[in-house]
Amino acid sequence: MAKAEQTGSYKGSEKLRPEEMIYREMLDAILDRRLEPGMKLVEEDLAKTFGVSRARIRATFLQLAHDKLINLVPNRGAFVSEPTIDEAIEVFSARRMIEDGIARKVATSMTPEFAEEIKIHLDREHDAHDRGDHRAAIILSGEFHLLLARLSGNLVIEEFLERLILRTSLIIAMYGNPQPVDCSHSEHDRLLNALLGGDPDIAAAEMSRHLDAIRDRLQLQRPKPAKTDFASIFGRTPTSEAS
Amino acid sequence: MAKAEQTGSYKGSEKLRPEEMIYREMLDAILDRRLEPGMKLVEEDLAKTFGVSRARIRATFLQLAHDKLINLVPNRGAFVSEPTIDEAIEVFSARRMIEDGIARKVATSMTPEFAEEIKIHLDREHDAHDRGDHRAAIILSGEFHLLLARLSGNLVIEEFLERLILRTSLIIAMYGNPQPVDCSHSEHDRLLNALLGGDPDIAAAEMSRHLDAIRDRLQLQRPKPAKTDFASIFGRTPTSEAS
DNA sequence: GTTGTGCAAATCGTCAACAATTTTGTAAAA
DNA sequence: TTTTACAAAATTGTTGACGATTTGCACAAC
Repeated sequence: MAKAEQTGSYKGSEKLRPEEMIYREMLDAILDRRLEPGMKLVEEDLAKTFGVSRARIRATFLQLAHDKLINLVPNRGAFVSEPTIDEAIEVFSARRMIEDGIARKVATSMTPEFAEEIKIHLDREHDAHDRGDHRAAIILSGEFHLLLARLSGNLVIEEFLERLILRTSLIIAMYGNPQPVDCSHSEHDRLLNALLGGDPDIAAAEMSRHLDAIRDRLQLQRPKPAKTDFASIFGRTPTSEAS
Repeated sequence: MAKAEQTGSYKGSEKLRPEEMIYREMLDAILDRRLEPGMKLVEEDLAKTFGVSRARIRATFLQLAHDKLINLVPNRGAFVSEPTIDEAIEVFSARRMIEDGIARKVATSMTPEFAEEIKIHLDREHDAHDRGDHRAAIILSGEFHLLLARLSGNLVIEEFLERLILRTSLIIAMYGNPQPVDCSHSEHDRLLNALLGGDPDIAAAEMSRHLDAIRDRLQLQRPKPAKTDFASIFGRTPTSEAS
């Protein structure tokens, strides 16, 4: 999920370079499904759209591909990722593995300052929900998890989780309900209580439950055929025999 | 750590594209310290060395930078990463978080086939150690952890750990003992026993102990000035005051 | 009507040259 | 001697063009 707003980071004060800008624009477009999964991304078209040369688009593609938001096929081009159900399940499994650990750390190292910071964030989540701003609610919901990662005090984990949350956003955009049910803000309340309790096992269990709940709200049963899925139609996996 | 040998993957059979080749060559050079931490990487020099154009070097730089093996400074160039002590500690902390989970999963889902695969790998480790092949021993030691990640059945985690192991290799190259003490193969034996035991808590504890042991064998106290570290020489942090 | 072939268009991969920036070197001024 | 200003060299950033590969379409053959 993209940042809700530029929170006065070092990038905001300086002149923001077009490189970062293009990445973010494409990111938003993918997560908004203005660029649908599977869609071809032609270098020259994007170059003209953003008023830059193909080289820069190409560099941006490398970033997006590294974050698994697009697929780069040699001599074919770039395509918006279509995460499979198995991939989606793996992402949630990975997140549980990571975020269980985060919850454990935060629960054991909780301070009044941390608690206050989390509460402020939760207020913003409730606020967005109350005024029906679903888009902001979704973004803030993702940032809640990122906040916990930051409070756990490990930048490596924080960066990795940021990427996983982006992938999660794409998965939700692909498999989620058309009208988003962002009821997770109440689950975040429960999570905060668990964290305040100080018991790492309880906190981790609550985090697992929350992530499983997000996953289970998805519609991961229907394969949702993208183009023409012969493999599922004929119940066999395609072979590569030519003759 | 680089692959010990091309294990018959799809990349080996096809013609391997120069892109991958250059990345791997530079990777090896960095981990071998033929390219020392902090060293400037001039695009044109590398382009001539590999017989390609600067554009390709540039693309490779993006990959290496994403894996935190080099630093890209705008308008200044690329420099081999110099992981700080804090960074090193964070990497090990992150690995423990991840690999505890891996150990848990592998311990609970152990099968005779998995056990056999791990044993075969350990044999190779012992073999390399017995014949004094330190380089192979180090590489295999890294691949042991990657093998467990694979057996845990989560590709997302596996890819992330692969990157963390690369960073660990750079850290060891920077802060490790000159003559490498690759005594970790016996620790891997203990780890296998714990995994065979089937108790996730014991397996995770053993993994934590192992990773802590690797970290503690490093010399993370001395900053070990890379090029000319004036800050440590003169005991003051550099200021940016011009006039 | 279907299948196979060949040409043309579109698009990616690569490169070499030019512009912008930073760094280095030199010399004049304080 | 130190500082400052300026010029030259080195290096990165960017662009446009050319060749290679893939894709789409028309047309002929069966």
